[in-house]
Amino acid sequence: MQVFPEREAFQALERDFPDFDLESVQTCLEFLNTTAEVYAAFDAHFERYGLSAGKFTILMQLYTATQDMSPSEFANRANVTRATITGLLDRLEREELIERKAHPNDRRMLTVHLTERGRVLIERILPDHFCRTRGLMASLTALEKKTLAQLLKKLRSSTSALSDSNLSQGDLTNR
Amino acid sequence: MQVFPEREAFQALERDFPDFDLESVQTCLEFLNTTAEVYAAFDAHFERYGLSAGKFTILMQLYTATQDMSPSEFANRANVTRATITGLLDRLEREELIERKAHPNDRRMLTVHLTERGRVLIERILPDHFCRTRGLMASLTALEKKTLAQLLKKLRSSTSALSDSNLSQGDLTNR
DNA sequence: CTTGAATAGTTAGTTAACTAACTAACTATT
DNA sequence: AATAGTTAGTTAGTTAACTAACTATTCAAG
Repeated sequence: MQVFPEREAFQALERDFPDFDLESVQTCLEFLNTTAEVYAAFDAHFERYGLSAGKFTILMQLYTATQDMSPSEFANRANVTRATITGLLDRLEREELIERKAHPNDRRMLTVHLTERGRVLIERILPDHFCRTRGLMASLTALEKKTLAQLLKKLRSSTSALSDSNLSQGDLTNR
Repeated sequence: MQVFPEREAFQALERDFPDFDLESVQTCLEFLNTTAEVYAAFDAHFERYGLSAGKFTILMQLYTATQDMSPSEFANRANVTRATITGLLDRLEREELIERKAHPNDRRMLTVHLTERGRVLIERILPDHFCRTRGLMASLTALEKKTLAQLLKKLRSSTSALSDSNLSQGDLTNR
């Protein structure tokens, strides 16, 4: 869901809402529209291998894991609910890319394992995947990548200004 | 869906895959994880008003529109399918925030309008919304916002490297 | 002027996220 | 040792995205 507002709309909003800050809004929209394009591009990339971003992430975690992984561990690492992981594992298991096994010690838990099919698939994807990731970043110099990462980190530190239930006085006076 | 790989995993991948570029991967992950946090923060913000990002976008477009808007027009502007818009409009209409009317000239088309309830809601949200948007960007200076927008634009110009069905030779030689 | 193509909106079915509620199993406290 | 609380996984129902297929309408070309 992207959006490209018209100039006129901005002018009217600037007039009617004292907190409207053109630079902030434009940068924010640039960010959101970039994310939408990058996500779409990743989806197209993964789709070529019959995967989604979520399914790739699970396979990748399994591929690089040094210990047995449980559904809960996936949920914690990906910052997603256990119910979401149940759905992803269901589909991956149906495609015979992973399998669930009983946990040796704790009968509440499962451990998740790549099947041979799953291992072959992820190993087939990764060379292309890393090449494309490099390609996505190829228009940025090493310094620009570093700068981008820093600015994103700053942005990330301010997300509470969006989500907190009441704005602090500090933010309100920050006109 | 976020992910924070371990150091060791990176080292192994760097060893096994010649195209693995640590800086690219780290910057890309920083970008994806930032997007996930910003999206979550926006969701929390909109949820306080009983809205989602999609529903807010529709209401906002209606609020600032200078002409009558049709479902297709929403789909084009938001770069989303008409089916998605049908669903959003269904829910907004159920909540009596918008209404569909017949198009005066073309009987295939509809026009979408804010109800009084809808107008009141969006006008109640906007002061808080712009304040929070400003807050999200408050940790960046004017120059940093500009730099961020430029770097994002560069990133956006390279999404084809991810999504194109076959990598061009130019990209491949761009080691 | 008829017919074939294009456009607009909806419907049906899938995926991936969410919350809430549930069962089973483990743990800790009295 | 029984019970109360916590943890793990699943299920059901919602939202928002998608594609594919459908209906109704408009438009354009012979």
